[in-house]
Amino acid sequence: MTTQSRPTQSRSGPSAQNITLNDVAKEAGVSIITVSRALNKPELVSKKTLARVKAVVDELGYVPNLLAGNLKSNRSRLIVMLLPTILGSPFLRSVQVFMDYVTDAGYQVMLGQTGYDNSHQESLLDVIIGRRPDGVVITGRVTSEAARRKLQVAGIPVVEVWEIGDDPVDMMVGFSHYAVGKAVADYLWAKDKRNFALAVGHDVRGRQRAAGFKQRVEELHREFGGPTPNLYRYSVQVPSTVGSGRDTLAQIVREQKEVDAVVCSSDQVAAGVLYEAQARQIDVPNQLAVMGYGDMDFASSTVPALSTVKINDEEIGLNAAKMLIACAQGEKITQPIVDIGFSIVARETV
Amino acid sequence: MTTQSRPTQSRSGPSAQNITLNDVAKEAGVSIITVSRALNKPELVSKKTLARVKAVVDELGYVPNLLAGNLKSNRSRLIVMLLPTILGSPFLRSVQVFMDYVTDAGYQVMLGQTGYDNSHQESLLDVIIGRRPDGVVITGRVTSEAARRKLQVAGIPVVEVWEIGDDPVDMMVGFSHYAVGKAVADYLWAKDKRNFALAVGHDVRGRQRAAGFKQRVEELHREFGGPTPNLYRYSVQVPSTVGSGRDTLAQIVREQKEVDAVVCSSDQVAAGVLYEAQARQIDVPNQLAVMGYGDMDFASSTVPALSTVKINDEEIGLNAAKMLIACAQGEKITQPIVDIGFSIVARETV
DNA sequence: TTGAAAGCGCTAACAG
DNA sequence: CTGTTAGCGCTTTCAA
Repeated sequence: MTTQSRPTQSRSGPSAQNITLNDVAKEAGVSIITVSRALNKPELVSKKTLARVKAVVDELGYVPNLLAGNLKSNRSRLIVMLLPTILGSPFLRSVQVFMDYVTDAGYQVMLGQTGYDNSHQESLLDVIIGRRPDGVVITGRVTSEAARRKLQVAGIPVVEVWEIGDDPVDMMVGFSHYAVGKAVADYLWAKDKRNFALAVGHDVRGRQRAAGFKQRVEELHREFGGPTPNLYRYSVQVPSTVGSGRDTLAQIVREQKEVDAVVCSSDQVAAGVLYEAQARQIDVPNQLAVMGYGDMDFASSTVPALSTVKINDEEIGLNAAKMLIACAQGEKITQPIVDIGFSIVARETV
Repeated sequence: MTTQSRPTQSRSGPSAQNITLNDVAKEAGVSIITVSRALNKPELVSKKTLARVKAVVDELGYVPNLLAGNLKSNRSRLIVMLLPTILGSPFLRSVQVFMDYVTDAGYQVMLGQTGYDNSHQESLLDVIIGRRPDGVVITGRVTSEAARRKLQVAGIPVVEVWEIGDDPVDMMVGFSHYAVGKAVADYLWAKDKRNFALAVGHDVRGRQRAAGFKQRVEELHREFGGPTPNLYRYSVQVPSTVGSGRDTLAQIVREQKEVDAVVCSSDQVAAGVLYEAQARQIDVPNQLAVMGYGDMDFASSTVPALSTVKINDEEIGLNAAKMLIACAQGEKITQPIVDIGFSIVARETV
């Protein structure tokens, strides 16, 4: 037998009988609607009653059941956000801004993970729609036709973020990943790079950027001539890691590929390439240029400082939040597709 | 006037009249309870009826309103997770594991941000409790007495994670940050380090680790004698960044402090210290040892590889999830306080 | 195997 | 200023 001065067993689940408006009303000697009013429209209640009700509310620790109110009003003050994954997600800066905004507006955020292959997107949808959220943000596109229909039938405002296209389910905030790829190609070409290694992530967006890059390199070569550019592809996992960056450069060296620029699927991967270069005493940028993607907070702190692509991710979060809240409040959105663009940040690795 | 082949205006909020059980029942020519049963307890319904109901459900695109069901059953299948912030959060690995587990168990996760100073904790609580979640995970401790009471009165299972103590609101999974500080001190002392710079985060846990470190260094000095060890404190923001690591080492050098080890509040900060050392050609670990905290995925990839403190953060997420789901299903938790411990990972920077 | 009735906790609409 | 009535969409209870 052991001596314990502390509880060895938790309260098990909902124990305390839930306190309802009724309980408060009885205790305060008024009707329930009066209590409701005291809480929601205190100006309609006499000072005296108000005081008594509030006292009882505090005493009993009454907290209104929002489920009931939501059921009645058919507004849940809930917004759902769908992400591929939480861990290692490059979307967190936009998530942060989004959450701050909608929370300030009095909404709560439910999170769902779809997987990078969107495999869970549809199965999540029923349970999401079932909660009657006032809005849904989906990172990436809604892929299946069934899912599109469900969302449209439900009449829930939807914003698809981080990509852009001309066929949104409802609204859309993002940018063209294809254009990013092309811009990076232009940038590296201008720096006289001709032999590229592409670390490509296993996700739609990464592949779009890679496609844009390839396309543009071919165009440039057709236009300006010179020896045929090289373009080697290396796959990296998503969410991407520093480790995969090191592995990629190690592989490039091992295969003795002629490469003068590594184009990375993320700043993490780029950081890994830089570490591997450092370990192998490869001079960046003179021997090898390294291009990141995302302009993460550490990108300006690496040695040498990382050249990368800056996405206005905070704008994504902010726009999506504003659109959704506006919809929830019955306003019309006149501009349902927003392209927030991107820019090349030239630092020291190119 | 412009020509537009695409919509220039979004669907504005809840438009489609919500389809209810009633609609389905009418269409299928049965009572609503039969539809309800067909959906939830199909074994109680004849094959023929079942088929017809399912057909109508599909045709109408009916999605059950969980709000209503939850109201009746008083179970929301909702779990709330409170975090200081999303962006730069060192807790994401445990969040990921947690979400995977509870999602598999059929629950959804609502996210709330409390701020590192817990300033939003209490204000969030009403709206959280109002939704009658089946469980709440709180990163860190519940600070205010009022908040503790509210949670306890509500009878919602609560797990406080990432710290450990003997007075949980309900349940607790974490480890002693004080012990981490002491262990790090032991480790560095054994490596003959005596002049320490501590990069301390502005959060409770960081301060606890710093306190443990200081305490242990004093003990060791008392025990083994020798010249008085130096211990300089530098503040870094939370969530911490690589940049603040660079700044910290820059400041140490600028102030010409005799320092042979930098103890960082996170691996991010440590990475920054490494970059600054690289930029200044300071030899790590011979001139300067660098100790991280967190064993982030990149810690093994830095050059030189980062020595750090590994937290079993996935265990935190998993334990919290299991406890909460067990509670939600009415099981008793016999071990409400779980210490998941930590370990020192010796790599190359010390 | 199916259905009718009651009610979860709250608020809107209409009295008093 | 306060109260009564009805009903949100569903499930539980009891009955057929």
